[in-house]
Amino acid sequence: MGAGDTVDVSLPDGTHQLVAVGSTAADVLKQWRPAEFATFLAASWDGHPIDLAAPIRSAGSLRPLRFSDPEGREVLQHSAAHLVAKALTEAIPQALPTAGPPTEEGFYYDFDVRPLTPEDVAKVRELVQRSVSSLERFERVEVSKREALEWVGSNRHKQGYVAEVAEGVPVSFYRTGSFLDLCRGPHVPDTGWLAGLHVLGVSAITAGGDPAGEARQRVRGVAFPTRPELDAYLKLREEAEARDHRVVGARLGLFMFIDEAPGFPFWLPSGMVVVRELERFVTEHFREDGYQEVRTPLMFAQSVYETSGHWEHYRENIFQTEADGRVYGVKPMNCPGSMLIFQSTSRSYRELPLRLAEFAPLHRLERSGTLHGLTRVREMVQDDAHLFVSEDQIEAELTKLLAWIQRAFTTFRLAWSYELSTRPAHFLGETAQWDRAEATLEKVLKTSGVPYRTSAGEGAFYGPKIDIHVRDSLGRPWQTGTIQLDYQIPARFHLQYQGADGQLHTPIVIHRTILGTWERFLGVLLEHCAGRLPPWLAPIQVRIIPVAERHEGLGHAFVRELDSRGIRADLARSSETLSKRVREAEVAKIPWVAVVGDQEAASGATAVRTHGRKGQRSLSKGEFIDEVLGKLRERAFEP
RNA sequence: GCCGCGGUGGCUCAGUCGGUAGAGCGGCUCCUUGGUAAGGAGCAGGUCGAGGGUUCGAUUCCCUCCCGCGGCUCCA
Repeated sequence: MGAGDTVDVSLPDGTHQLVAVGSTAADVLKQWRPAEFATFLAASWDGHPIDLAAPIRSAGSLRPLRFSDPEGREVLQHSAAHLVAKALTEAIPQALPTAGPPTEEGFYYDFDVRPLTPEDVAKVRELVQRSVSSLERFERVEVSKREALEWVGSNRHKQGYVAEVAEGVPVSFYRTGSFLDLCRGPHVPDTGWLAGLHVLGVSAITAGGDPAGEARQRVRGVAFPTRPELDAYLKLREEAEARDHRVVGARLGLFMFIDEAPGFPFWLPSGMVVVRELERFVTEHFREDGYQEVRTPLMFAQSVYETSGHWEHYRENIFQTEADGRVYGVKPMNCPGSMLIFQSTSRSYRELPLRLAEFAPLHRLERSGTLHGLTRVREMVQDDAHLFVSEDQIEAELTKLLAWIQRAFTTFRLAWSYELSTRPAHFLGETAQWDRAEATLEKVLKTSGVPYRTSAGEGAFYGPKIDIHVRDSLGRPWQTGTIQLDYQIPARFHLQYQGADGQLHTPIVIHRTILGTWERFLGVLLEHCAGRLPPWLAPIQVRIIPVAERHEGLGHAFVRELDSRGIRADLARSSETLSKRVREAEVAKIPWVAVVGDQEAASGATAVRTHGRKGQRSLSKGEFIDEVLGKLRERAFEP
């Protein structure tokens, strides 16, 4: 090709440009959209991300990448990681960079280095800022594999990466100021793009997530093209911290923990009201949906878990004790108990689907470092049920469950999605059965209309599952309910029923929870609503405030009236001022405040203040009660 | 469980370069009898996470343990 050759480049709007060979992506894009060019941080060439400075040598399609494009965002995060590596190796020359990918939130970079201190972080932040101010360019350099091995020097981690590159393929490096790093790229043009880079913190990890792996130090961060965008993000994070259920729940007096029972929640009176309401929510349709509630022992001898498979696959999570020379395990799940009930008598196909619900306390010996407020505990109660079904009943049951889930999560205004988890490495049964089960789950998911993704190898050891993930109002994901198809445990317990054909068949079991556990669900919900629970869940729904002491009799009578209508009300008897008591009710996030004083004594009305709204309305007591009952009946999210 | 960082009244935090601790909020009592987010005064409340060591003396320095936080891993 001669110097004067041109190639045809197609652009996103369908136009084409004849471009001189050797022109850069930047040249083309600048000419195409001069006004917007400043928002382009990289480009996509035939679907692959490239640097803006990359030369164009053949015909193809070119598309700009902005921060708002997922690929553009990744380029920025990756460049940020690169800059952090530069800063850290400047601060600690012995540090060996390993890898630094973008993540859903931001990025991280792992280093082979001594444990990092807060001072190191401060230094890194300072050096990052220095690089940003001096507008250093990200320069791509391509060399042969042999040269690359020389360039990475004694960094054995990078040597490993170079060794993986095929012979004859050029290896790319990026140079930023004095820092040179093996990197596939692409990057933003210069460090000016990283004005909104923030180092979130450091943590020690083990290489490859393997507990026995080598120790690494992970620097985590997040980057935005500008400082104001970063500030907005940090503000959102601050807001998230203020919603922390561990703080909010303690302040509202819902639950507590003590050092002597780590991971075992205490439910305080107010919290217990919430738990009972949640329980009522998920059980009120039990009769019409054909559920029967059972309660099975808290502990079983080891042999039960050997039968179920838990001893082999889950033993490290089972609390154990010993009596009369036998080892007992505290149940981590309700399924063995339900299996034993099914097994206890001869069963007919006419009994199916047999739906056994059990809300019993479960104990799981979670590793100490994983405990987290209510969202990760060692004692929990699931809204659990086991559905014993025949193969042709599966689909209908699953469809009903998904409808239920829809109703439940809509009530809480939680956005949810499904995750289909398939056969793990450690599994029971035949692969053909697994395939069939997975296909059934997938079919039902496809017709549900709710988005789902598939996680290969993440299923339970006894069957594939659908997990429910919810996002709270700040976009953070949580796993709550789960639906698990089980062809294995029923067979291990030799469960059988007599079919219409007179033959004995093994039932299939659907393990299912809707909200998951009260503990985690409430943790998520508290963060979702910032402690402002929906009125039907609020421990106190109405606070009556008598204006002065002489109105307390009036207040008492009103409390009794509300109580008789099934509304949880209390009286703010106090020598405090009215304003102070209103404030206390607001802080306690009580949905309604009703004031009674001289005016109300005369008119029979009450002055109602609704949580979160300033001002008040004068309503007759009857009107107010109707309003409250209406909100409770429809399980409104807000008062 | 692993790595790092923490632990001071109920809560949020200050402080002690080694001489046994303070504030605000909350609680209690009294005064105030109020009209929609903090009326006033007084009082009580801490073996400074636990144990051991160094020291004349440890909340402070060292070690071990417990718990928490941030991650890793795992998971409802």
